[in-house]
Amino acid sequence: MGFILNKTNTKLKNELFQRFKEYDVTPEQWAVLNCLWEQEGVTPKELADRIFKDKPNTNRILEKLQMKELIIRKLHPIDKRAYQIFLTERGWALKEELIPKVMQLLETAAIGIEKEKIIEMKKLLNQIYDNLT
Amino acid sequence: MGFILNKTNTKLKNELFQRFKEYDVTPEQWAVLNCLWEQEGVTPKELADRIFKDKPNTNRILEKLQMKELIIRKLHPIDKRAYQIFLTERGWALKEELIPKVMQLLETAAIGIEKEKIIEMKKLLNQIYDNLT
DNA sequence: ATAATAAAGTTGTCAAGACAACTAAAGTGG
DNA sequence: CCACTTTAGTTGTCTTGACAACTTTATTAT
Repeated sequence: MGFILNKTNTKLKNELFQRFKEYDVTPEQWAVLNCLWEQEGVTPKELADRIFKDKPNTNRILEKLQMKELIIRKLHPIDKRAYQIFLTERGWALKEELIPKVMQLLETAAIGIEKEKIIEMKKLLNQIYDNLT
Repeated sequence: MGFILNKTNTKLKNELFQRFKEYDVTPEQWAVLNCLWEQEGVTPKELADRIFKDKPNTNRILEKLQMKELIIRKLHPIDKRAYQIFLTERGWALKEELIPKVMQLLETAAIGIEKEKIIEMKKLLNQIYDNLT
């Protein structure tokens, strides 16, 4: 079970990586961008919680996004420890490019599978996640 | 979808890592051991195919297993390029210890989920994998 | 108000995954 | 038989994930 899960996850992630290659964005970086497209100005800590990664990892992903000038950090107006993350113009521009790529991949992945099955599987995966918490 | 898949996979792998900690074995190292418990004497290349990883990764996992003296490499009797991997006594001994740990974890993960659902999910995951090939 | 505690972010380490480049041996063709 | 190609294994680089340790700032309790 865990084996198949890992196998499929790795494959899917890698496929996404390939399709994002021309934009120089990794799946993990995309996950962060995805959060920011929904809401800018959140802190790294907040982002870490949303993408289910720890602070060091999130931090390093943010570093890379910053190097690529897709995001900028601004000092938090109240909390001097914290930052607020904002998208640059290029960061916003990627939205229109990357989202279709993801959709396309998910469609390919789901060929021959009914929609309800996918929804069912998501539920199961979430339940497994919760069982492990 | 990919997000939930990744989230759950990471969690499961990490839980397994925790439970294996006292034996100093990682989930990936376990995957290799698992293959070897079924059949000894295979080559690194063969192992790589079975665990769905590439040669460099498999090689490095084997290095670590060798350092821990769980496996040994023997020169292949025919092909001078290749090796055959065998388990040491300690490698065999781990089988009885690790497998119950895995079973226990999978049971925990599957709490409140019918068996057929799990089987169904495995099928779907495999189908998704094949769709991406 | 000050001391203790908690939280945000940073840095370092180790294991892993993908990929490119390499060596050496095996197989294949002319 | 010899050149070409393929294959097994190795090494190096980059990104990620988990974890521990640390600094700086907030919060809390006394």
